[in-house]
Amino acid sequence: MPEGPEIETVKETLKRQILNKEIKAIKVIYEPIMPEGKTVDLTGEKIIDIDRMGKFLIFKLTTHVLVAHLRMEGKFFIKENENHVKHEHVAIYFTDGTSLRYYDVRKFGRILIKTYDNYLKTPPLSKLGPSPKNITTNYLFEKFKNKKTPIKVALLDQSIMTDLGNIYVDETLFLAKIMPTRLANQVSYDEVELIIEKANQVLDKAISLGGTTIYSYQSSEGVTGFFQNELQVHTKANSPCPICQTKIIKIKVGGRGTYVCENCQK
DNA sequence: CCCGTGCCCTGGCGGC
DNA sequence: TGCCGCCAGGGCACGG
Repeated sequence: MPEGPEIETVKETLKRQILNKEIKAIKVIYEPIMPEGKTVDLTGEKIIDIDRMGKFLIFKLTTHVLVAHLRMEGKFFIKENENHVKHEHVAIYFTDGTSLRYYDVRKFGRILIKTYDNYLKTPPLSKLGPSPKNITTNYLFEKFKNKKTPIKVALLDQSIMTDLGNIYVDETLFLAKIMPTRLANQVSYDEVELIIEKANQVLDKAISLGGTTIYSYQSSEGVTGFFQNELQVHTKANSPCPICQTKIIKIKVGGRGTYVCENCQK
């Protein structure tokens, strides 16, 4: 489940791989992933740059902009042959014979075709809040002040703040010693400040490690996927808390699996 | 507007 | 060994 750091890693990897390549053809195997892929002609366009906003990857082409979201399991990888494997839903062929493949077992990801004029003004990018790097305590505290949802749900809301997903939000709240179930409007100004500090700490560390989950692939056959490590609480049900040794428990918050130390987090 | 629920999908896993 | 049902969850549509 790629979150901000994984997308950052994917972005950097793809930049090394496909910058300046020219599109020769696009094959869309499963249309809902790339609804306009068969109608908008992208042949002849080059990959000028690749950006990231929150969990979205942004491919800047000559005249169009591709806005991609991997959702839970989507992966991009480069191939040097024409072979097609199961779960590959989009193939973008370049004039040099290589191709960029979109692979997604659950078919939840999306690749939207936009223009430079509209890509920032239209959903989904128009709805994104600031990143943890650029956010202020004042802004976030004001957003939370009127929210009656659990703090975890508010932190997952990408229109308030980007980058945190289900894994890193659990890690952030553990480090900030805040219970995920507490209502957002019950979180103090100082705690909001702490949340921002810890979110950046978690995200920066993850990025420095190539993502807490590491994106990697081989040039021909593909996907080796994401690896997990470094987690303090997420997925650690029944393990001792690294701080106090109390058993980590798993609960549901906002319908999502949530890992907490009931002793450390208040 | 705000909030909660269900949907999109498939594969993996637990239970029997 | 096989089958069934549940779970995983980011973002969005929809309804109260």
